[in-house]
Amino acid sequence: MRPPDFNARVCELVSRIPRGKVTTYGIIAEKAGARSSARMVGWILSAADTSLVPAHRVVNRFGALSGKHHFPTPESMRMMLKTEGVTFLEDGTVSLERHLWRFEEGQD
DNA sequence: TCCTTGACTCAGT
DNA sequence: CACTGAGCCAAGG
Repeated sequence: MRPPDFNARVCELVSRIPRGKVTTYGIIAEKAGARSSARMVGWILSAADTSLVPAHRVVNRFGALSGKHHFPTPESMRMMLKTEGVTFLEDGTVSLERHLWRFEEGQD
């Protein structure tokens, strides 16, 4: 099921991710009301204005920066995250244990 | 108009 | 543990 305002909900949820945190496509899809539409989240973000939506805070379920190629340079996504205080593992993925935002309360 | 291609993920084999 | 199929559905060739 995908509510008609799925697109808007996705943008709002992404905008709600605090600095230094990241979340996954699946979590956003679920919170936006469409558990199995994770791919749509990526499509929406690719069409969204990255200057208005912090799309760099969205990674895949492994913490890999699967969307880096949609930024000015492949390195800019990682650079922006690093600037916000996000730490990376040796394999170049985000440490989800430390930075995953689940849209729950009391995480700050 | 049909076919392919994705910023994905999970269940089944 | 690796691989596959399916669900999801917008865009572009």
